[in-house]
Amino acid sequence: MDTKKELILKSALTFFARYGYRKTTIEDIASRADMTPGNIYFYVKNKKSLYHETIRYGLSGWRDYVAEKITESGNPVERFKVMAVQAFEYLKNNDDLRNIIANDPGIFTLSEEEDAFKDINHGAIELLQDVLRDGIAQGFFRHVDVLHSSEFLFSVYIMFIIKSYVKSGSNCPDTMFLQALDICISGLLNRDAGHLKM
Amino acid sequence: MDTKKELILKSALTFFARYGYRKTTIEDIASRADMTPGNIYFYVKNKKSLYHETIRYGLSGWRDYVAEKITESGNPVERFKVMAVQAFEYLKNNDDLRNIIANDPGIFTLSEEEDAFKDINHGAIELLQDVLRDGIAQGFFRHVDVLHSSEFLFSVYIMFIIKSYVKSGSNCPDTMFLQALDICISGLLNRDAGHLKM
Amino acid sequence: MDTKKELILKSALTFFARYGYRKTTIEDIASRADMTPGNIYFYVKNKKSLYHETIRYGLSGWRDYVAEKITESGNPVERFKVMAVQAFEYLKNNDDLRNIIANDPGIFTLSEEEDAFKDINHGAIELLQDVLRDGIAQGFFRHVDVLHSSEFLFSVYIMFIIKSYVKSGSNCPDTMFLQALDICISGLLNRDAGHLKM
Amino acid sequence: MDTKKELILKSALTFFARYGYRKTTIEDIASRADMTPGNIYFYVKNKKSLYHETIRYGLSGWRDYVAEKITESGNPVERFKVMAVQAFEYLKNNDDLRNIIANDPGIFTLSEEEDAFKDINHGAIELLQDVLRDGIAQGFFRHVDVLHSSEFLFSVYIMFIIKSYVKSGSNCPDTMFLQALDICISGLLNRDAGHLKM
DNA sequence: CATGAATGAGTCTTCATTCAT
DNA sequence: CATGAATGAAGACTCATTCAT
Repeated sequence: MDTKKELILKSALTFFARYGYRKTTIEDIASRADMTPGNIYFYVKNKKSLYHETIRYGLSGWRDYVAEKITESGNPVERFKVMAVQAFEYLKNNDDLRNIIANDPGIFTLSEEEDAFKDINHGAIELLQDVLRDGIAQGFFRHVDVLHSSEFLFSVYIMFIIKSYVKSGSNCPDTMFLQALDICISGLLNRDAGHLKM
Repeated sequence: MDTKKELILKSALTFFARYGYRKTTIEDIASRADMTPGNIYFYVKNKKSLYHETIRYGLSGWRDYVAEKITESGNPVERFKVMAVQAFEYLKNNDDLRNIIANDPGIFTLSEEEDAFKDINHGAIELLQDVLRDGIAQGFFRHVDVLHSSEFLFSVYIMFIIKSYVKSGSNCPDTMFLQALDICISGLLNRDAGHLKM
Repeated sequence: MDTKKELILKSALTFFARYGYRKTTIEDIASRADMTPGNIYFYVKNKKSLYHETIRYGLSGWRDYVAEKITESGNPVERFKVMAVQAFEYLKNNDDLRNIIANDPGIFTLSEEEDAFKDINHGAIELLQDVLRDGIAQGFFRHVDVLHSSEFLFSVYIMFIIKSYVKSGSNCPDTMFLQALDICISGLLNRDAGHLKM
Repeated sequence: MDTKKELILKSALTFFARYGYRKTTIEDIASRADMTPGNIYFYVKNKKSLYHETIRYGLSGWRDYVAEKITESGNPVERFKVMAVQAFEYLKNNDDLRNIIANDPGIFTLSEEEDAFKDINHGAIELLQDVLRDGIAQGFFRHVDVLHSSEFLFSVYIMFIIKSYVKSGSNCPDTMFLQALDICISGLLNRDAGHLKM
């Protein structure tokens, strides 16, 4: 069974995702968690801090999910793809987290929000770096600057998610995603490594 | 001389950029434009609409600047680079517009904001498409899906800007930018076209 | 006619006097001034600052009244008495100011309230010092330490007011006041100055 | 060892003194007494009643201390001085009690607080009356109205303490105290009693 | 055109107090 | 005796928006 705190976090995730920070009232969150607004403050210091805890909660679940999927797969290129696709899919099925991300770019810029999620994001970037390094070592990838590239790819990735999944849905995100993945991988691949199987 | 409306728009741009939509008050904007809050409503319907007008105002300037720069340059690959670099530079020197973009991802997702800036953004994407088509036709670029690729690249582009320029400044954005550009171009290039000069 | 600000101050004086700072709500004050709570904030920054302004308003009236009365009277001893009696009487007829003083000792301790009323209180103390100096110079009073004595007498004075006038009313304040005045004057008088007429 | 109740009282004294009634929370008091807020209510009915009990607790200690000191000394004038000085010193060393008094004039006005401390204060006043009566009977003091004078002197006394000891500290309280004592005693003394030794 | 003034709706937050366990 | 958890009432403050003058 969920602890009360988790109940609050889940409720908060829903509302923050749906209405954004400002329009979400403590009462919204409380009522869905079957409490009174005042009681929320027994578990949480602030509306702001509740917001942060909520995001961390959502982000952690995402990262954990992806990390688990990656371990299973094969060569670096394959793992790169799996990572991208799985993370993409996770958000596809998790409307709330996706919406929160879409509405709060600060989550990933690690700036305005004062690195509140630095550790969690960093975990994700490290996954990327591992794959890149492996790929380069094994001759699949070009000798790109791992540090900057990983950060860049992570950013692209996030932006992609924001762009793809925001409510609109008008443009087929899947197609665009695959096209993007193709460009990025192609940009990373070692052109002279024809003998290596992708 | 600036019209009163332009005065308002400029003032609004500064404040929205600096403090975001919510924290900016009509009075902030009014006072810098040497008016009273009430008077703002003579020129503008709403706070929301003022916000939109302000963004359009900023976006237009940016797009016009880039469009002008592009016409001057050479082959598609070159033009692609110029486009990227010039747009990048423009924002580098325009703190306010950059900040607004960084804080409002909706501007480019064309969704929540209800396509409020569709036309303006579309202008930018079309520039990209022209370059891509030219590049493909002339054999510089692979036969990528122009529609999706352009949209993707535009998104990457925006995300890059957000990521690069937000206050942090810790990571050298220029280096990352060049690395990113390298990957993207490399991903677009036709591998078999060794005879073509980049 | 009263300005709106004065209306607010008067209303505030009444409520702060009757219910104290905490129990007085902005709405109380607003409603008696025929405004909405929000509108109060057009004239005043804070509840706290309104409180301060209110006290200054009340204190100024008191001090002005006493200062005016003093100019009329005769020798230093007489003036000392007049000053004491007049100030005493003023508060007797001004329930609100009296209550505020009674409930907020900080007003005169010049400390906790951060000397918010230093200037006003100082005006009152100076009146006392003038009288003391005159009295000493003319041989009516002993050579007491004017600085410390004046401050002390002022304090006694205030305490007396607090003590005498707080709602209780049980003990006859007038009698106590006269007795106290007698002791103080007697304590100031020059014993050897039998020839001087009090 | 302290009983639980005493623990609470001591904790309460500290906090009420430091932060005043309103800003002190039950939780503050409870935590320093190593309890939970709820448990406080097993020992005490109310926050208000806890406050009263706390003050009584502090006042009793003070009165007992002074009463003890007085018995030791000599003639009425001397005893008057001792009483004043000892009480003064006691508070000098007892920050908490002093602060509570300074912030709650009602403690001595015997009014608002509904005579909650009447008995305790009365004990102190009676000490004064004894001294005054003795002094008058023995010819040291003038024939002042003992009832009113004692009450007045007690008030002066309290006000003096408030005034002197509140944080400010800027003005030398000792000097002022001695000057004040001089005036009061001088005001009480029988001018014709030159033959009596002070 | 401009403005001073007014409005009202909206929300967070604090805490004394209670009570089942 | 002790506590964790819940409650409810209360109030300050902000601002977009309006409108008579």
